[in-house]
Amino acid sequence: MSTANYTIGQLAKATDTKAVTVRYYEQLGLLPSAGRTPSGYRVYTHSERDRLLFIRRARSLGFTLDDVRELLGFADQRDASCAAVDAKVGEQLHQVRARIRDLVALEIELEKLIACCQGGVIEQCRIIDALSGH
Amino acid sequence: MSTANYTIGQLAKATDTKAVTVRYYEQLGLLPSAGRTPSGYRVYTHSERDRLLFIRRARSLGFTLDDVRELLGFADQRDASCAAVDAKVGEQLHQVRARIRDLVALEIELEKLIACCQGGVIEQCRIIDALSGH
DNA sequence: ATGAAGGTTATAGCGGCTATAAGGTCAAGC
DNA sequence: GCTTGACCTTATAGCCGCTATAACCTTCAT
Repeated sequence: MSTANYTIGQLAKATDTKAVTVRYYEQLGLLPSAGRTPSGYRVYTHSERDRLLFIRRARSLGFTLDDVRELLGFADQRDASCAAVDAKVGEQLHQVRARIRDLVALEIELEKLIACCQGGVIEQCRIIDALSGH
Repeated sequence: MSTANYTIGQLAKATDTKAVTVRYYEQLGLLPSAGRTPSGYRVYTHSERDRLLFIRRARSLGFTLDDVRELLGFADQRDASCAAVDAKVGEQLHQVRARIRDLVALEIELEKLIACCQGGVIEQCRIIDALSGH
């Protein structure tokens, strides 16, 4: 079980990633250098698949690859406090909320802009007006 | 009035942009090739400042530089229908809302993650657990 | 034997800037 | 006149997280 193998394509499929991305992660050191078949093909084990899944889950939560590197470091220190992990997630939540606030402000601006369109020609277009200087 | 001049730095300040960015826009053709002093410094007029302000307002509403190029094209056709402009803004609003939905989903995920932290060590950390595969 | 579907490397491109290097110009103060 | 410092010039590379391309090699089914 723990030694079952994947080719890079199978691994990619199993983790909803692309093969190029897997190689990219290896290049960045997020994944260890993969084992190779005699002909040079990369071979992966379950534990490497799990590491990749970890990376992808963290990415899907909006963490940067640098964040992911740090989280992987935490995950490897089994007896360290999880306060650092908690802080990292808290910081991420903070950033996501800030981004949401920004986008909601944007949404309101765009709604205002649309509300003032009367359907005439550019000459009288209030949207263009608004963009052109109030 | 209409021929008052700015150096690139003054223009940048007047539009909350950076000089490098102004040059970058010129390179992309969003701004016309600026006039030059005998010694080669760029010189800008009010109308170029207005064009740059238009670009910056559109950017601040989340439009891409390609979108901006298109909007500038619309703005120049004084007697065309403003339906295209309206559609463009509507599409942008649509995308902003989609992005907000995604981020709110992310926010909820992160909140769940944080809620399950008990403050122990990594070994029992449910956050790391969750990232490691449920 | 052949062709498709996979794998390998290396390199460049995306968007929207930002940073760096290596220099030229200009106004002010001495 | 000379220096200082702020500003300008060009060209080039870097940021992030991939994605695309080229040119080639391997494996497997027919």
